[in-house]
Amino acid sequence: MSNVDAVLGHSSSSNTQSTSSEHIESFPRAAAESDLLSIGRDERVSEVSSKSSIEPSLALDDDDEHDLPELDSDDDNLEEDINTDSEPSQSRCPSPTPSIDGDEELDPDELKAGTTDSAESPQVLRTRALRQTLEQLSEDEIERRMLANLEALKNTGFDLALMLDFLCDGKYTTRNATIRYARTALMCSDELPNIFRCCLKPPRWSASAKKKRATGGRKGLAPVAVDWCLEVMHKEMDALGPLLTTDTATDVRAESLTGFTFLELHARMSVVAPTLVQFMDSLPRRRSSPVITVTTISQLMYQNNWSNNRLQKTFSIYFKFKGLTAKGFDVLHALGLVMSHSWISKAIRRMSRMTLDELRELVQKYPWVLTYDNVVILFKIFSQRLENLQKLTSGTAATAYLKPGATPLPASATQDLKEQRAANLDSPITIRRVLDLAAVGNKKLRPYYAWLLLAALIHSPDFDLSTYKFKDHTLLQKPPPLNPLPIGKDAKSMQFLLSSVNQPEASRVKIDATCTITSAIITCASSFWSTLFKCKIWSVVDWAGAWVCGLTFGSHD
DNA sequence: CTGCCCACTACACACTTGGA
DNA sequence: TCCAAGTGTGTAGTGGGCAG
Repeated sequence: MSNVDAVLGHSSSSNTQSTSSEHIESFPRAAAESDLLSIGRDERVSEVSSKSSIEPSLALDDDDEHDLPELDSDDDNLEEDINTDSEPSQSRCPSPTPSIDGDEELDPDELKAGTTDSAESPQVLRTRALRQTLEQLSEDEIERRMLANLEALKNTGFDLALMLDFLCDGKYTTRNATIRYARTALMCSDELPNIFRCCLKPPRWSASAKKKRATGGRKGLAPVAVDWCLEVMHKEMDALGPLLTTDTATDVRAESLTGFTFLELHARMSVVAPTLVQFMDSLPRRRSSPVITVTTISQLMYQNNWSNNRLQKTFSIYFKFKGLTAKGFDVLHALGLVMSHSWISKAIRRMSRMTLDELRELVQKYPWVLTYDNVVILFKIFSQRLENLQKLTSGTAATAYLKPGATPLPASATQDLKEQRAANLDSPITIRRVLDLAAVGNKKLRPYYAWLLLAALIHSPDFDLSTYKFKDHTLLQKPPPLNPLPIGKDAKSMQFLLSSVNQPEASRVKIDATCTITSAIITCASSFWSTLFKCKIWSVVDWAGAWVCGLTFGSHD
């Protein structure tokens, strides 16, 4: 066996797996780093390209093969190859021949990641050059050469299917750099997508001829394409996991439940899982719906992994507070749209506890207002008996309000209000006093009355303010507000519903009753109210005005 | 009116799942 | 392998609907 033959693996038919170990010893790592291996891929391609430009060649001749440098071998893969010598390895097998830089096969993942620019690879450039030359030939000449190639295949015991199968199989490509080069050229070529497309649906070149379309490869290719799509979409679903996973520490907070939109989710899903989203979007024949796409993917994700439940938790809370029955939840849970019913029950309790904790913290920082009123609940009995009669039960419901940006009331506010009220009871307001107060108020409001009249005139369509010469004059501007209310995010007030108590608020005719109601509310929300006790607001809660208007002021002072 | 069946709710507990 | 989160199932209590 000559060295060249050994390098190219040409020696004999038995020189397949069984000779691997010989090659390993014949071409150690040092040989791979020899001068022969230092030939650059660019040099090789330019050589081929220049040759093809002179005389187009459809197949590499023997000289070409001899000129081809080989890939380097990998020690780890060598061992693996030795150990599995009877089966074709799916991973890179050792090359029995030396290699050159840039002759490595392109891994699909590398191609996807863009680490290798296949479009500009030497193999692609070579194929393009060949194509350019071929396109200058007549159809007859191309046909003649194709027949010559098929004849060459036939003479060597191949046909096109076998040739491609052996080429793509990997067994021989890992052994020989020439075959590997050819495979890379095929895999990275611009022509491959079109080859695949034509296999699925062979084109009709003569539309007028009513001949039957050539038999395509759809039957064999379709299952492969389906498998490939499934593999891609499974990977994308794995990548989608973090997007739909929720944290139980924050999952029932408002910002978590409402902090996304379907359009936003759809856009983010499109980035992480483009194939899956495109697949879902393109299924409806009429028009796609991001909502349905996101919901369907969420259902599948939830089925795959319970922790991917962002949409399910939001839907669960929504349907719960819309009064969906337990049976309804069971159905929707089976459809993968909501969480289980037991989760919902626990989530409601967690929400209540979290809200109360938040309120407990806030009342120590900001002034707060407590309102309460009676609530009447009918316990309806459709089949009444003596021991089981319909009842109309009264209770008290309370709500706490906080406004973080508000100026705290002075500590004497409650006392001042009580004294003012007591004083007014002894000296009711007179008509003259009412008129005096109105006169003072009217003086302040006069510019606003004038502005109302002026605005009606200058904003009428006929006046056309935009064309008026003095439209920017100060007299035509709206006067600044007297006491503008704060607006914006910081000015938003917060509302907390407290637990209702079975103490009729109608018993408020006495101050003692008010205290009883408040005590009952306190008992129901002990953790919150114990904090209020610490804030020494008990005297405020005991305020007499509470039983009149159901309003209690609180302050951390 | 009674008895039976069913629905709903709350709860406990064993089990499953997935991540660390 | 452990642990947290979530699921599934069984049980008890309550009450509505319906037939007899």
